[in-house]
Amino acid sequence: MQPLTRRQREILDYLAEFIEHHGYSPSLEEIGRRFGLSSLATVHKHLGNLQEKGFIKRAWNRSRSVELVPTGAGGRAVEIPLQGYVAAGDPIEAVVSPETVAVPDDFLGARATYALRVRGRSMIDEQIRDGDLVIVEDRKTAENGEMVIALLDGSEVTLKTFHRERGRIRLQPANPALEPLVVDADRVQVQGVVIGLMRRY
Amino acid sequence: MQPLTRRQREILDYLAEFIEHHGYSPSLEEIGRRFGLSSLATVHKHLGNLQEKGFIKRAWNRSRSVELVPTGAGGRAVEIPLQGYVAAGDPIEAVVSPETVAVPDDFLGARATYALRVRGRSMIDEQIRDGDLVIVEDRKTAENGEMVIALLDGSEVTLKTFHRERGRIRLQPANPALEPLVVDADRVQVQGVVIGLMRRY
DNA sequence: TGACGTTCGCCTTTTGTTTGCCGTAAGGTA
DNA sequence: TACCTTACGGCAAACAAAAGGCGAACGTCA
Repeated sequence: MQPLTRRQREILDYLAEFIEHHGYSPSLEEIGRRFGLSSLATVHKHLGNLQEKGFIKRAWNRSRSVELVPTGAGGRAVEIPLQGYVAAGDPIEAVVSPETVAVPDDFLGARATYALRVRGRSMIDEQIRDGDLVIVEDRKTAENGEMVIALLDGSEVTLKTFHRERGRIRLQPANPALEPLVVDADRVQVQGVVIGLMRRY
Repeated sequence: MQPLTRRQREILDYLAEFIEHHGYSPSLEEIGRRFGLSSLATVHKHLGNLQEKGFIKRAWNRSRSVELVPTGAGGRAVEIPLQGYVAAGDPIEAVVSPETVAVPDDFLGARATYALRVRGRSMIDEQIRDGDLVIVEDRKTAENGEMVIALLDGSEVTLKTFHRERGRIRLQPANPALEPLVVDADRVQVQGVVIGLMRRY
């Protein structure tokens, strides 16, 4: 892990103490007040640096979402819910009895995460096969090229790669037999972004 | 687990205390009363947020069905060594500084296990792509159809599927551009069998 | 039917993000 | 030595999005 500056160390220590104390992280304003900083931008920059150096995690634009990254030893796993099956073109099929699967905790981002089991061969060209488990981070927006769980017209759920093009959205299936789907942005709602994949033989 | 805001923490604490006390969870109205909230919609939203962050579970439209998700717990993960890179046709390239990767412990079998990072597109037809991590169980024998790390003539290490055929062994690459390799059994030594795969996006 | 949970607008407050701009210190280089 | 570049620490204001809140209508289940 990268070395910290004095200021960064101070702020990190304060974060640790605050979270220990309250059970939730301080707001930027609270941090700034503690250190006599009048501008939140300063605090923001500090947190950015701490994050870049790997000491904290943050969810974007979320209140009090600072999380300390456990230093040193790893070796933790987290149980995340297995929400059901996903097959291109069909709605997600929810699992009745909420199962969970274990994933290494460094797999996760800062937001809510769940797993879906892939059914069918629709993503075969992205090297995703029937039975694979995709790890999905619950997000409403995506970057170009990311693989998303997308809700189309409020009804149909698909697993495709996401591309924003001149105000429209292209959903690219990973199977040459299937056509890309280009639709107006307001017909597509991103439900989550695939951040990982696990397979057993 | 996701960080909470102050209000969310307060409500979660109240839930915990109430359930501890009564053996069942409070109604929305009771929660609202406790916090001086006049609208149940507010309470409902809070519970939704807590659920999204993974702290509680609820049955849909059921009275007093809030359930606390055991905090912290979670399964265990195991650190296994990342031995290096493997690319069909090349020897395993040992990593200089012994890294490790975390995998959920139920991924593992009873034997020694390690990870290799896949280099190249040689296994593309088995839906294994460049950069993937394969989890390998250290074994000297394999069943037909299993994917193995095989040592050929004591020098060359490859990742292929294993087939025993009339006293000879066929090593089948998963790329149509590559020829299968059929050799006498004594020229092939199985080093391990692939039991899992992990990928990050 | 009554007790509860759910959903829908709509609003306010809290909180994080972004964009400039400034000063200082450290390191490289002409 | 003078000069340039880069990283850190800081300020202010405009902005955008969660979080928190309200009331009312609507479902659902025992």
